Amino acid sequence: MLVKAEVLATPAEDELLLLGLGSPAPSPSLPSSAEEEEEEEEEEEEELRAAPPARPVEAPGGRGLRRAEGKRRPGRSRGAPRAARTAETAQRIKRSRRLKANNRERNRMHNLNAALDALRDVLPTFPEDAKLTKIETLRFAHNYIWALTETLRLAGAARLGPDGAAAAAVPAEGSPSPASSWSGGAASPAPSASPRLIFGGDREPPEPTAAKLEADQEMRVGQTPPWMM
DNA sequence: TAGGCCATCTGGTCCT
DNA sequence: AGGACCAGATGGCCTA
Repeated sequence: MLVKAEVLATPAEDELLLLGLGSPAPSPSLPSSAEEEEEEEEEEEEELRAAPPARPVEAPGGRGLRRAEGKRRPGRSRGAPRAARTAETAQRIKRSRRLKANNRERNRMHNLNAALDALRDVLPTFPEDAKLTKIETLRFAHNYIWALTETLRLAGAARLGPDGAAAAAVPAEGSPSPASSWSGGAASPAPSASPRLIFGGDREPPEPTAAKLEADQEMRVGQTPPWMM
């Protein structure tokens, strides 16, 4: 949804680029990576086929005789020597695997970004269409969850009276806030830096929901919480 | 123009 | 062996 169009280079484009640069013998038809791999496997097979002695085709005349005992297939003599060709083939296979890995990595990152977009969708922002950066999204989500949790806890405590006997369903006082686990052990989110810090950046916060007001209250101290770093 | 953010490539490591 | 995951490097785009 929010994935930038220009970033979505197709594998074919990718290979076009890379084949042009990396491959010693760029194919004119620009195969997909699967096709390219197939082609490489074919090439490997061809290498193997070339290995056994050539068919002793007897050609008329003396020159034919010579070819009959010859070690080399006539049409195959062009091009690089065998060792070089083998190295080239290895290179091409390596290259092909790299391209496939690149594709997978790209897809993986796209999935990650899609998940991040989904997360953005459920986070309140102001203005509505403001796009949080990745780090802002993660920090805000973390804080938002923590604030909602606290809200639930306080609401539960209020409903149950001072002894608060039944806060079982919600985190008990002193239970690690999301922040503490997030930050790798730092104590609960520090009471308030400026509200915008909740969003991990210099953007204005969204509308002050109950949860956010809660969070603001918790964050009322003058230092930047470690989990914001 | 410097700095922030991002997408992509790449090689290494771990897992199945 | 092949795929997933990760972190570093690189280059493009955008904004103050």
